[in-house]
Amino acid sequence: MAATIKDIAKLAGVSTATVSRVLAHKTAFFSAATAQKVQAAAATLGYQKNTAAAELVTRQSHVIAAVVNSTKTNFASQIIEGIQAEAHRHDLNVIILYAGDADAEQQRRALMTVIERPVMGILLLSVDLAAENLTLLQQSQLPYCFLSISFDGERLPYITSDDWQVGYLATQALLDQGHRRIGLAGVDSDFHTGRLRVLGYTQALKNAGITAAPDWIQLGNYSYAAGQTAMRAYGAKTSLTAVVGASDMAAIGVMNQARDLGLAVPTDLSIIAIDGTELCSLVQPSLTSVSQNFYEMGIAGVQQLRAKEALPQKITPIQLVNRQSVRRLNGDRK
Amino acid sequence: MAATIKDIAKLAGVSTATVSRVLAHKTAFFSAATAQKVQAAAATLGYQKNTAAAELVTRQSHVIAAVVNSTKTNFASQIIEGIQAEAHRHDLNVIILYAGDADAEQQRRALMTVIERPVMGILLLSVDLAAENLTLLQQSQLPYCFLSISFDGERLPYITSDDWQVGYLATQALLDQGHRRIGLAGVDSDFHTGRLRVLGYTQALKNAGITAAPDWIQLGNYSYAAGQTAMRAYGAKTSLTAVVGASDMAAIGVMNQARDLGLAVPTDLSIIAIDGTELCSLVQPSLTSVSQNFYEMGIAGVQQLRAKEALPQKITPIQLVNRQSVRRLNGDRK
DNA sequence: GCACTTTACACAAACGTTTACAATAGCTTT
DNA sequence: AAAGCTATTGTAAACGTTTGTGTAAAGTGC
Repeated sequence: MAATIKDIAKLAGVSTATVSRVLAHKTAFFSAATAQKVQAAAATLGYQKNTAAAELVTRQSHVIAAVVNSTKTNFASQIIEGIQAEAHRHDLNVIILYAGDADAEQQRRALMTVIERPVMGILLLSVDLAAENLTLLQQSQLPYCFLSISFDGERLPYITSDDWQVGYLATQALLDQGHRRIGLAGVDSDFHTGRLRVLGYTQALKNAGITAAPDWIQLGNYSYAAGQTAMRAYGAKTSLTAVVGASDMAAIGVMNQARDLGLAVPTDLSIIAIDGTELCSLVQPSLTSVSQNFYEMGIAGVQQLRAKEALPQKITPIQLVNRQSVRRLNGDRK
Repeated sequence: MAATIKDIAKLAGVSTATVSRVLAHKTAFFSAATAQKVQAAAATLGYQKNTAAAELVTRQSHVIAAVVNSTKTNFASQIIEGIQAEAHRHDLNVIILYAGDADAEQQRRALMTVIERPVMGILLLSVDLAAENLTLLQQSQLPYCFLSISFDGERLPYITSDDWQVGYLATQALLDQGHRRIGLAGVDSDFHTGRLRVLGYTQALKNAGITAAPDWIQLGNYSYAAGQTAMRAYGAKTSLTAVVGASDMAAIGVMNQARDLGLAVPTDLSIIAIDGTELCSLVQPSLTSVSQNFYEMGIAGVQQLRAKEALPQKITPIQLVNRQSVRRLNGDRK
């Protein structure tokens, strides 16, 4: 139905080879006159290139696939904007795939969709790949890089913040404001990221001569619900004066639950969030945060894919952003 | 580098035709014995199918492209989940493309990425296509459907809520609670969607014998900032007792700005949001909303693409969800 | 006017699949 | 035992491109 270069060739009275060269702007391969004819023919036929066919013969693709896990937290869009920006600079296209939350089967489908087609590389945003799917990915021989997630033993390529620093910096910020009883809410301890944040948190406290009571750390999956649950566990008469939320969502969960328990933020309880997405400034009071540089992660991810030699890991900077959810503690409360 | 069916054919000692048939499970075309051999060969070679090549000859694709505009508001993920669910039911894959906000060039790139490749159809989520890009889309001959956006004159296929009803229902809900001075904040009047909402709003007031003062309607682009700006325009001593936010984001903008102006929600000002995404329950007080059924839009969109005969438009239901941001007005305030 | 280079184009193979058609072998019928 | 099936497999064309090689015509230098 749709016009092909064959149709153009016929209409312009040249060979398909010439058409291809003209359309690809391979100058010094054709005269201005034929270029004219070809362009005209293409225009009247409403020609649309079939890039898939072209990629088949050139054996190279210009599309980057970004695989995201369904957004329990919401930083993905910032990473994607970074990816888009850098991709555009190098004339690459970006397609995005949803891989669901923890459903290995859905992950597999997303992965297959891109592996079976020509893509130049795969970026995985905070997706914790099931073992069999990781094998799939590696078998595909395609360049790939994990973003905003880290791994312990295996030497997988990833780009993320220094999660130990994240935990440390958040905790230290609260210590600096005079807090000494500090919780950590909604963090996950099954994966490397969460474990590192806990370690950073613990170390900061230790440096200040404080030992975290076991119930100060409430585990969870970084979600809003996890934050709520954690705060419910702390209770209305908690001895804590501050809480580190494992993510923006978790911090909001903590904050809303605290309010429901009759605790005002930051008067009765200070909160600091980890991530620093736009959500932090949407809520009231706005949330002080340890902000990750998601945009740069996206950029670095694309660069990683383009690089011949993969240097396997990279750390992006973090930054404390002061907003309204942390109160300076002068004397002792309680 | 990667193994092809040719390699499998050689290893298994059969023709590529047979390999293809075995791998495609075209039963009754081969014996169990050869199937065995082929499968084994495929496994040892780590064969990955090149679907692009297959799609080239079969001239049909199993992927649906969803084009989203960068998320100023955030309902896209719900629509996408609907798309995914329905697509999965029919063995279709989904890829997502970012088309930016209002940058025609970025739109074009996103569109081209999919038009030039084999896709079975295109879903456009709330993207307001530049005229030249619409032409591009239509030239491609691909099935397409707009979601969560409507058009006036042109007969384009779209699926969305009844925007007049949305405006009407939100306003009526406030009238039912005794409000009579009601603003509309952050709505856009350049496009059909916004105009319809304004009309519904105006009609509801009119039915109650109220004429909206010109400054009750504050135009904007549905964003958080638009909500803030609107509220700033109303001012601290506004005579309004309630405001309809044009989107969840806009409503939050109104609410936070109101608080900054010293107005408590809902005590001093009631707010109702349009969209009803999860954001509504994240903020405090949670936002009463006219909720759209985004998930169903996604489902309907996929069905539309699959349908032979396109019935061009479809309306999905809406629903009032009561939360905490609307106060019942008994006597008159002011 | 010869040898040589350049310019401008066409031919045809290749990319990795699917599938219509042909071909072979073994059975069944008669 | 000839004819006709059926089951299984192979051959080769096709999808829409790109690109190496070939070649005729035109231009250049002597």
